[in-house]
Amino acid sequence: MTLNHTMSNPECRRHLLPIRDALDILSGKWKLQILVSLLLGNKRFREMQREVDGITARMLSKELKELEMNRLVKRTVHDTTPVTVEYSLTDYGRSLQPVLTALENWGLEHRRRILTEALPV
Amino acid sequence: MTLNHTMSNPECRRHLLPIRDALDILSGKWKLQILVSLLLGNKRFREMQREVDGITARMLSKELKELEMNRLVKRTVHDTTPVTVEYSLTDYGRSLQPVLTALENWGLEHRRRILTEALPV
DNA sequence: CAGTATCCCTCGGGATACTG
DNA sequence: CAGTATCCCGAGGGATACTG
Repeated sequence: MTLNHTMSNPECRRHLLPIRDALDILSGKWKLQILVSLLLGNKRFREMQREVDGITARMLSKELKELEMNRLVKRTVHDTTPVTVEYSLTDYGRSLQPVLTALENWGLEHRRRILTEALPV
Repeated sequence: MTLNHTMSNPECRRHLLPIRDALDILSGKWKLQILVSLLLGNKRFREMQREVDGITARMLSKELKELEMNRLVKRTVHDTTPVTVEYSLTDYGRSLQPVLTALENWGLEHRRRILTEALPV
């Protein structure tokens, strides 16, 4: 997605590349919401659009397509009339959960820190 | 930094906000490189500019300022002539390491997966 | 050395209208 | 319902020149 600018130190690069890979997969304004929404259960397109507040059909479609390409999300077409489409997380998608939890915990700690530090001496 | 769009489900929001907080701190094109570079040791401004390949003084300055505001990086002015400025990670900055490691591990796994999947049947 | 000030451009994403 | 096609805008970031 985003281009990986090289660092002069090759040791750094070995660490940076996979971190970038991971972050790129969460990149974009809506991917996180979509993943979290799907963590709570399978959803249909319109259903997601209602749940992910403010997203347009265009963006939902684009982001889902990227997530599908990365094998995090599975798209299933049900042969009803009119067709309904169901989106679900793959096992691989669920494997992101620990990463999200690590981010969440750090974020919570950070928020606490900011609040504490703002208090009067 | 980026605006947190609310999700209709308040349960989701509680998880999302801290994750966004964490990701926002790593946001921007260069922050990750800068942090990794500082993980390897304290650096002066020009030294960092040489190490973080391709960054301009403008961007290095901006990103360091943000990192400093978030208490991840400490700026120390040494009273030499001309002045030299030393940047270092705070303990708090170092507390990001487990998060980065979680991202790195997932990224490595992902890369392996992509390669495997591309092989002929 | 350690930055700031200007100008410029790309591109992610919004709004809206349309389709099978 | 489940999307696609167009048009458009602003913020993030590059290049370059300048300063204490």
